[in-house]
Amino acid sequence: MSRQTTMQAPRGRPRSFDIDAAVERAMNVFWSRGYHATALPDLLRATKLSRGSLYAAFGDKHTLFLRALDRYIADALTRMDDELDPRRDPVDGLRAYLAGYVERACGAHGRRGCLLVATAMELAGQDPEVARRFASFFRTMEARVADAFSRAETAGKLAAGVEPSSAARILICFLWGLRVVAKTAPARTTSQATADALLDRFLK
Amino acid sequence: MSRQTTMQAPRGRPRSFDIDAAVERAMNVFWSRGYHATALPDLLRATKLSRGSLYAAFGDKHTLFLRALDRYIADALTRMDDELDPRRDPVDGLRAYLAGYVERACGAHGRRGCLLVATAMELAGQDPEVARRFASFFRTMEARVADAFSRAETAGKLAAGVEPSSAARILICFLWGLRVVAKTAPARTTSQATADALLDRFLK
DNA sequence: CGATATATGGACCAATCGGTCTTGAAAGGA
DNA sequence: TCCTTTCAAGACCGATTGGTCCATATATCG
Repeated sequence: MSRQTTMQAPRGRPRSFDIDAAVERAMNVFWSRGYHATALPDLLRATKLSRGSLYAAFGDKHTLFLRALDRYIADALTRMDDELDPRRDPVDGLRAYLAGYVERACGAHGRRGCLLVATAMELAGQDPEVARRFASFFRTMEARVADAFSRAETAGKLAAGVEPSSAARILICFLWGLRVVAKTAPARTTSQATADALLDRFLK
Repeated sequence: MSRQTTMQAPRGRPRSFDIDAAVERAMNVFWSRGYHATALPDLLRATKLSRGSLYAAFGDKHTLFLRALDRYIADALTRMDDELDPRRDPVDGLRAYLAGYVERACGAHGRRGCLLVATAMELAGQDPEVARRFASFFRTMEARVADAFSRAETAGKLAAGVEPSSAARILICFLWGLRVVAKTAPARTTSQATADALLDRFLK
């Protein structure tokens, strides 16, 4: 049901740059520098667009930022869907999910931080569009992780007294916290061991 | 060994405003809005100082910010020293410490966020002064919490297989994460129950 | 070939940024 | 009283902000 089929081909010169690629480049700038610290020239340099083209394509800085944020969130959801896929073993899935966070919490990756956490801290208090997206992602993440724990429970792999939804909330706080701690670029082995130790508290 | 005793009284009109109070007011602005989003007029309004006085007293915006951040950190250290005081029961201390974070992670307090986390995400990557302070606070926090767990262990209150330093790292990540999740202003009861559930995983 | 649409690059805009400086009043000590 | 210092208020600075507009070139259509 693509619009291409019902719409005439446009009459003039067709768009010659890739919008998604531009959003991704913009995302990387916001990711490294934050919203307020990113100036228009930074975005123009990164997207290789002229001022006119950028404003024609995205309207304004804030809208472009929202699109970049949505892209970041979509990527995170994709990873989550893959790692916590119901068809996978839930414990393996949780291990893989944690490993991803550990990887992103070390060295240069860690120092760069997390666009979602940074945005939540910088803008969520003042910007309802951002707050909505953050809250929504948070709820989704909680639901998926809780589901994984739930499946682990029915598989008899949870330690005594562990409630899936509670364990999910704990794990999620821990993961957000990893993103914060990552700013000090801790050793991978340390983060990995810490994550393992937490998960082991929940498992048989 | 105060300098007052050796120095002459200054000759001119004495300073008529309270520097510490000004730092605290500035801290509150930075806390609510973040570094880049805080403009000079915001600081002037909050501190009730003139431009001239503010620059005479603090030099520039960045220096004032660092003083505000140091004030925030000092307050956090004071709370920590009180709650995790070695003369207290370590488990009571940890419970009190967690309760403080839970309190600050709900409703309006939560929405406001944490100046330290926000600063770490916004500036630590680019600003070595900020990175230093964050890393230092992080290490201190880890040491104090690990010490509390260690005392709990010698008191025979730790569950089997729990290592104090590992538990401390887990708890700290969890607490930083609480500060992030707080942006969605979750219900106090939920946060409290989650924190309790985590702690209970470590205790007999 | 026109007509249409999109691109670039840069001029241009008002507003605001962080920061300096001046002025004149006020408050202390000598 | 005079000297020194600090104060508030605001003019002023160059640089930069996000955003608009225009001239021109180019690509694809009927």
